[in-house]
Amino acid sequence: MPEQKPKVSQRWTNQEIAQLLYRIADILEIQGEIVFKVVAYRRAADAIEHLGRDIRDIWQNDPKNLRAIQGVGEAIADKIDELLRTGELGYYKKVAKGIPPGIFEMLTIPDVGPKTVARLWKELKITDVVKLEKAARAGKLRDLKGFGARSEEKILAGIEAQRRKKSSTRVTLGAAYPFAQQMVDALRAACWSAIRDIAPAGSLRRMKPTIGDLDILVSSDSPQQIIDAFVNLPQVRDVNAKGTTKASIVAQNGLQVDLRVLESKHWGAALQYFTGSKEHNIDLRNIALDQGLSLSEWGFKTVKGEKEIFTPREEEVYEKLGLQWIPPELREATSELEAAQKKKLPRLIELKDLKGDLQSHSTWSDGNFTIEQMAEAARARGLKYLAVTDHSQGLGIARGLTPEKMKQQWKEIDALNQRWSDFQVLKSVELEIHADGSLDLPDDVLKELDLVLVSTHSALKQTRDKITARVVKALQHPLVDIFAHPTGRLLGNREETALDLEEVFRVAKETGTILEIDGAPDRLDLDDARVRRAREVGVDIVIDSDAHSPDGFAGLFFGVAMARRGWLEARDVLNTLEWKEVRKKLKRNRRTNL
DNA sequence: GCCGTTTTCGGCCCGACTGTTTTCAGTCG
Repeated sequence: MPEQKPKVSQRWTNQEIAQLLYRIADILEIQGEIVFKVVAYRRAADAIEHLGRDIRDIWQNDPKNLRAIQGVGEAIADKIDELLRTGELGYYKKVAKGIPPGIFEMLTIPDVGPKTVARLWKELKITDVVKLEKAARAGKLRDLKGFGARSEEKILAGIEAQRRKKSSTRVTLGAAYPFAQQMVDALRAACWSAIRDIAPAGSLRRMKPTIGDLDILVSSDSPQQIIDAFVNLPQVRDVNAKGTTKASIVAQNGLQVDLRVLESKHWGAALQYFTGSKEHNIDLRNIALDQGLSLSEWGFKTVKGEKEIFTPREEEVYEKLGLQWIPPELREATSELEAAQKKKLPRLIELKDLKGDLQSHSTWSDGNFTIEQMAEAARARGLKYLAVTDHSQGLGIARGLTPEKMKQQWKEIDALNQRWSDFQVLKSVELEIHADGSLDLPDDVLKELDLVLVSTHSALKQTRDKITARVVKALQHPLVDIFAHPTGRLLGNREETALDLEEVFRVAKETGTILEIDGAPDRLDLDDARVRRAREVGVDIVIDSDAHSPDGFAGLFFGVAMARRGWLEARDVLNTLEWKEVRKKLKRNRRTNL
């Protein structure tokens, strides 16, 4: 959580501004401000968090420009303006004054909300989690009106749950997706005759890069049988809750899995509801209300007549409201409902559209399989070309290749390419961009390659100006074709670099450099918002697996998921084309000089 | 605090669950 930053010169990132607005919302809520004001701050924070571009590019020294952001009006725009101009926010200082800092952690305890926190603080002088735990154990909370022994137990359990949650982090989509499939298969095997429909919902179905917990939905006429089978699956470590229509468990791998069982007639509305996102659902319910319908997870009701309308299929929920069915990946309340109203949703790219993969690694650098093994695996997946992009010499840790080694590798590739008429291995490299923006191999080597990827693996803590200048310099090089995993993030392990992506998009467009969606499960880089922005700017995009083994080609599936979340169609992605078509589009083949 | 082919004022998503209520507030998803 951001304490206000001391120095005026310090930049506030989108994320930090969003955190500050969330923090203000919490404070206002504790102070008993009207909920709509609180919600307004949260909406603005959410919009800024998912903007996909630096808020400064929108701001440009004029608070009025900020109002283009959905949920940001005059008052919040002025506050952001003050923050960006001066580095401080007087309003925050004012409202935060006298609020004990431990209060905010108390809010994160399940079942402890702003009203409870305010009363604990005002009436019992409890201002942090440690004091709260002590008071609950001592049985002091029951002195409060409306609190009993059960409330104390609940709070203690909440503190415990919060500690557990803290020690476990979110799981990557790449890990959660196969696990979800495994759970679905196991449950189906355990009670196949009782299950009508079964599907994972929630953020997994929306293909978010990381997953907090897993929601599984089942339709059945015998819910108890499903619940019983579920809590007894071998994957289950602990059972949190078990009722007649839902159960919650913690799996052996630490992931929480919630199961809900319902009747078939509710399937469509329930699947829609539990897929989310929350914001998408709120917008959808507003559209329903405009049409005199009230929508819930059970189906529609007419607002006046109380007539119920069931939607056994999810498509019917959207159809009923005059909307196109919206692919789950788009359900993030980023204008998909307007597009669905106008029947102008994109025809999203699919895995089968990809004809080749432009980043992979072999035993020549840090891969574990030979070029031959990797090529055969790619071919078996239906691909027609594969770029071998072993690291260049500067990345010693990955056994990077010298020019001499590369020439040996090319002989191997030439020999392999004799083998197939329907498949081609491309000579390439994942080339280090040095800290000063110079490249790790000489031009005469780069010229011999089919294509060149560049990326950064060192000096990732450079300042925004420095790393941006470094990358821009590399992108301007006429023999650089693709900028791989642009932000350098490793999910759960390493934050993005400070790179100015808006500038990178601009230069990429100008120079004809392609940007990559790296589908490796711990990268997923670019992410959805950036992908969408890159296409808006008109930058060419490829989806690569960054595979280091045959299994690694699964990265293409997750890369496609990011592209879908970024609204891309097949025609927006270069490697949906045959290699000879891709080749024509590479900057090295468009220019005659050099 | 935001927002508007019904509004510059008067609205702002819906339902379930829990614990403590004798009719409901708070929290969550």
